[in-house]
Amino acid sequence: MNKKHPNRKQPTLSDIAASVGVTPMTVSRVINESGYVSDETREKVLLAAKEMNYRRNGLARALKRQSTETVGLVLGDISNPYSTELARAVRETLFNRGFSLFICISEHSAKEDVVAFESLADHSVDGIIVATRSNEGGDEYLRGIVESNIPVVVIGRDFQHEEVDFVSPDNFKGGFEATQHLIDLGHKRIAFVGANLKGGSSLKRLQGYLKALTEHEIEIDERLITGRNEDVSEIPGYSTEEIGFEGMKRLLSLPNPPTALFARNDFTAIGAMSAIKEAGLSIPEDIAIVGFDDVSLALRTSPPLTTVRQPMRLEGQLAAEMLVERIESKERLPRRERILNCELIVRESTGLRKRQ
Amino acid sequence: MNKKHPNRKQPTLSDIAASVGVTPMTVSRVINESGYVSDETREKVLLAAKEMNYRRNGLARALKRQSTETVGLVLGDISNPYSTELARAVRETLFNRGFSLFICISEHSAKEDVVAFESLADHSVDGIIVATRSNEGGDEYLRGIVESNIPVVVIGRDFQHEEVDFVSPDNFKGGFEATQHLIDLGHKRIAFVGANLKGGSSLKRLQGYLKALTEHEIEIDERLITGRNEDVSEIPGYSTEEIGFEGMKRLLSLPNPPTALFARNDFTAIGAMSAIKEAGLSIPEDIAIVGFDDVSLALRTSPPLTTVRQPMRLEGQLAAEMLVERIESKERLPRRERILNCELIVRESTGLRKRQ
DNA sequence: TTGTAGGCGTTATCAA
DNA sequence: TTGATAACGCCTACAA
Repeated sequence: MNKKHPNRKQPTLSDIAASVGVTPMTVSRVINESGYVSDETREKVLLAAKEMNYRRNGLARALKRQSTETVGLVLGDISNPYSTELARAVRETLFNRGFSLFICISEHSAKEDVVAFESLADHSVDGIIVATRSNEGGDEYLRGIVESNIPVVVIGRDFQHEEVDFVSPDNFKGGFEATQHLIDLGHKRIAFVGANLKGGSSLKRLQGYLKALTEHEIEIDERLITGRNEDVSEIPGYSTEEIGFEGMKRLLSLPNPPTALFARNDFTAIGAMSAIKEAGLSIPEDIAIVGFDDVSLALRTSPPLTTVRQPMRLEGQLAAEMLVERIESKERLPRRERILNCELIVRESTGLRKRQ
Repeated sequence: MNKKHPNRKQPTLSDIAASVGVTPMTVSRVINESGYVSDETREKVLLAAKEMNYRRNGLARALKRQSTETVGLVLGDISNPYSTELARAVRETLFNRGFSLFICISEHSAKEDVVAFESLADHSVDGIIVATRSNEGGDEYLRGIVESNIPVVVIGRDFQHEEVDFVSPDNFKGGFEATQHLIDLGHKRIAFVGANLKGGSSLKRLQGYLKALTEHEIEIDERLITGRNEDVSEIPGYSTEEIGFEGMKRLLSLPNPPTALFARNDFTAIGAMSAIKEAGLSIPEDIAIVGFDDVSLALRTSPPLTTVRQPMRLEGQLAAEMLVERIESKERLPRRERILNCELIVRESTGLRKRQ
């Protein structure tokens, strides 16, 4: 709909009403199937509506009704299968509850976070689910949104507010268990690939890694923790395979390279695997690898990737359900937190070798 | 925004106006930075707005202005990197032109296509880009949308309308060249994985494959064309790796298996590679393989995947630009079509072996 | 069964 | 520089 196309203006309720010879109200009743309308009138109205190609104006309707039955989801890196699985679960859950979903991409930048929030707020969505990484500008704007009574749920974003629900996988524990697994296999020189100073979830995974090392009295070697120096949150659409590939190459060039690797996510792991193979080394004989997420591809790498399975669908579902509750509740709800368990999935990239 | 939360109602222009002692119009001028307002008044208004946590009502604004500066993008399978690259290019282009982007997922089902169109139309987006596969119900609804003067551009969707622009990669030629490449390498038994009866683009790729075989007088063996029997367009979120994996397994069990494979897309190819390795065969020695798309991962498979590069970003950019033109044009524009060339990227999965 | 009145929150336009 | 008025298209509430 745009005023720039005036040649054939959109018909309104009044137009139909005029053409049939009734009032707009009667037409409204027909269109919304509410209230009493004689069959005769209804037919005439429906016919006219079809003929004039009538389409209701959702803006006017929502303005009056004070609700849009629409929810917004803000994603950072849409290329990540984690985001997409999440989105699908959110959409499905919302759909079953009668809500539509609009997805906005923020490309992991604070400025674009704000733009996304703004455009969703502008469209008066009934609620917002935020799955981007925390950042100052975004947090501030988000706070304003919450204060103006738009229900918000965050997924994996470090954002504290007494009226905002929080859903997250247990990244810390996941990182701990991944590292623990490698330690159990006898590894001492365990690297971490994909660190970056900012950002919540990857940091927690890193913390879990550090905790596991400390607990087993393995000295932490900072050269084994690799990532980007730049602020990754400002690089739009960076490739995580690339991070894994380059990080691994750097690790392999160390005088005393690692024998095992924990990657921040599966795609980083895949990039690292590629670097290892390119160097003529074997997995897991020379270097064992653990990823994070368990994307469907992890089953198809060679060797299949040991990884920490994150309940992405559950995260999306829970977030959507909590949001709907908030939307439908007449009272204010206190903050609820759901930290979901992850599960270590052991495959061949850490030692179990079925064949070959 | 929801009427169910009445405890703290949103302040409006009038509320601010009342509190400052001016008219709503003056406040509007301050908020929109339009027209003359004395510095003194402006300051008072801005202060009050901040204090009351004012947020403009986008619905009312759009209703009055008859435009939302928002565009909708309907995607089928959001898990496909092709879709995500497309979305990012679309978003970026639109952003530079002052539009926001809302993405809807239709999960490849006709019914959900319609739901997506409907909710976008309900929010009065200024235009819609459709990148889902063609289907009867969706096409019909889409036609209605176009008739009611909402600008539409389709990407790779077989939808004919004199006022709808069309952008697509040259799937036919891409499929032809991929197959041609395998034929040039001496292959005669070339399989196709990922066929499905419905759907536009994969069909074109298949047609290109058939054409290449025919042109070289290679007999077409229908057992070498594999896919799903079910209507894939009704399977929400099916995994393409899975299709490749299972399709390849079926092909390997043939009395006379193929020596080469053209996969409908890179993920299908990756699934097929996994099946080939699991059978203890080598790529490309036993079976050569070509994918389609050139997702970033194609570089990191082992061996790296030969594939047909599709200009995903360009597709998104062009579609967005065409849509904006339509939105901003005062006249009706005739249909424009852009078929974009693809490029065969030869890597090691079809023969070039650098090491090992 | 249908109609009337008024307002949702904003802004275009004209007037002061 | 500010205000009054009307309208965007629809719907709730009440009246006939």
